[in-house]
Amino acid sequence: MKIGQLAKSTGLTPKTIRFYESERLLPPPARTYGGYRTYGPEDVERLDFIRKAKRLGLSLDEIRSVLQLHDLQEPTCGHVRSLLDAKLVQVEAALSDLQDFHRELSRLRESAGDLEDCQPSGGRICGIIEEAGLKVSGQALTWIRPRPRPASSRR
Amino acid sequence: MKIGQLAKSTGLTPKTIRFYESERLLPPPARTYGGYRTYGPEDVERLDFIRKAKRLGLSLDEIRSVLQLHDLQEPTCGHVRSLLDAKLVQVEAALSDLQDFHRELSRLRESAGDLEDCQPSGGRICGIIEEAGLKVSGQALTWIRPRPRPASSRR
DNA sequence: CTTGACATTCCAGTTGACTGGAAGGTTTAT
DNA sequence: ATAAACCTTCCAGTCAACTGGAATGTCAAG
Repeated sequence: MKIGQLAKSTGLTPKTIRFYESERLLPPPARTYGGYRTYGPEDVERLDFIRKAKRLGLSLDEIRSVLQLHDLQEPTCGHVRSLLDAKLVQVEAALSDLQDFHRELSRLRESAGDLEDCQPSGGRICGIIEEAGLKVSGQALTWIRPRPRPASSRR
Repeated sequence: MKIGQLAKSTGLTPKTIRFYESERLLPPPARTYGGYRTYGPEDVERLDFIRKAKRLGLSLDEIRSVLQLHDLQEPTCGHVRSLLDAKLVQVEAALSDLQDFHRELSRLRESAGDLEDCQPSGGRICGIIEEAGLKVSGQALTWIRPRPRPASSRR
């Protein structure tokens, strides 16, 4: 199987597969005489594993650590459990930060009223912002915005 | 006031202040004969405004749009309100995604049990991950991890 | 033999908000 | 006169996970 076929079987692109290889998530594959990469069904499995792990919120670094264990024929489940535990802690922290922030933001929005405009008074720029006594910093939550990578078209 | 003093007054670094100027969040300041930037108290105010707006989760782009309005002596409150409304929508969406993901992840972690290790069986890499039937994709939530910028030391 | 689909490598760019560092100029104190 | 502390500009790098594109090579069909 060549890289295009593998891409189709896994829903990735050839680019991504080469990238994963360069990141040592896939072992360097055998090559045809002409230099083309060739893959077997175990590579489909490995890429499916990677996709599933990504859906669990694991980073490529974390996924690599699991795969490396696997490649040494070590059991991976203990490690995976601890990764998931850490992930849960992170999600819970993010959730509670986000909830606090949401509360503050709603409160602020409410106190800002619904008037269409207000006077640009004195030297200040915007009273809504200048008088916002936020306890929680949405600063730390800047990462909310970009709404990650739209993943583009899935070809 | 030179840039180092302004930095101390606002809790930013000179680097950041120059960066904000290059991003047109600050107007080009007057210079001393030797070429040093000089600032007045209105610049402290402007930077404080920027910091507060950032705490509300506004991006530099969004903050710039507010400042531009202000610089034209237009009222900013209407615009700020709509930015905050949009921010609220984003926060609510993120919150609900994160809640869904948290539910799924907890369920999975629970079903994975507490055994310290398991056999590396057959060709698979990790049953916990391979059998996870996630509906929600933590994929889209990859941005949870980095726990933004630790902000380093505040000098 | 040519065309087209596929493959290769390598380099650069994306996003956002900075930070690091080099090479040099200015000011103030001793 | 000189050192330290500050300032200047400019370019490059950080993080993550890719994606775009150029220049070139291989392979199967007609």
